[in-house]
Amino acid sequence: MGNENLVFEKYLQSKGLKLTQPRKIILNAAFATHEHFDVDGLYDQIRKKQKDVSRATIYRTIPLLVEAGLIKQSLRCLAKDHYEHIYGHGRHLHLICEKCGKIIEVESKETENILNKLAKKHNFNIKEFNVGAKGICNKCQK
Amino acid sequence: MGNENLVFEKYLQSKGLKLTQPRKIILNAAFATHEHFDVDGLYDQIRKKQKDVSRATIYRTIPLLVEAGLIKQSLRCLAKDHYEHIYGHGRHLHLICEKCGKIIEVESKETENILNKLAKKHNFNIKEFNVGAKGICNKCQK
DNA sequence: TTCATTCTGAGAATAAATCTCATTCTCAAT
DNA sequence: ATTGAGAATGAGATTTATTCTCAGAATGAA
Repeated sequence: MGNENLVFEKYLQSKGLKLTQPRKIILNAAFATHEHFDVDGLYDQIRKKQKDVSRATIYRTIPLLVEAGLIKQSLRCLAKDHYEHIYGHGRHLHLICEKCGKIIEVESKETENILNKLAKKHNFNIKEFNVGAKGICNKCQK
Repeated sequence: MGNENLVFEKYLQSKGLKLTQPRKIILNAAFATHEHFDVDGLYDQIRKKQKDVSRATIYRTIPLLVEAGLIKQSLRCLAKDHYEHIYGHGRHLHLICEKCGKIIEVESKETENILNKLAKKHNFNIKEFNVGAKGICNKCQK
């Protein structure tokens, strides 16, 4: 376990908000898996542990986690919103299989550098990268 | 006007489908603007011209246009799905302003090459690129 | 024309995300 | 410890984009 809790608390303090019990639970659930997650996934995971947090609170907490720089919204690949944590993880890009939904994560400093270069040219202040491709994965090609 | 009509007709024929009046209207609306568009945008645009096509038909036709390689879904940046046409346009990546919603389109062969290289390494068959970044544009920084 | 198939519009249905509001919690000041 | 003001929560209603259903209309080959 990293120190996401600390980061989150700091962020909340800076906004005059509180690190409450439900928010802690949601934060931990979000960081419990190293996969991508969605609201329903968090909800189920929390309920399995006999904790009790409403969907509404999850929906309300996610933007805070994004703002705090702890998670980001993933490339859209399905109907509902998906997120991944970015705190303590190198940036990566995604190859998303259209058949089985599998997400392959790949490191690529190069892409990031290019985007940074282009952004500078347009005087654009990048907050978040979104790089990836959809297609058919190894297995599903057969 | 390019020959999107022809491309679409060929695609439909290959699937045993027909290039009907509503489908023509939707195709033309999609290619009438060089901006990104969404379902409601198309619907309004079509109604302004006294034509009559239902939302349901637009929703049904869009996947066909995607399959035909004429349009693609854009990087998610808002609540609803957005599309852009790709037929007759070079690939580009997007810098999306989180404040004003402006989309800056940038050419970058480099990024494409890198993604192709990485995909090959993973034996992944790329169908569609999605490259971009969110942040704050030039104007909104002030 | 006939027949099988495909299309369409209208509105119902679904599902994710947001909002409302009454209640509960939190914490600094007393 | 108590209080009070503001923040947070849960439950369910609401909104909004998208998909589905179905009866009728269009299409095109035989």
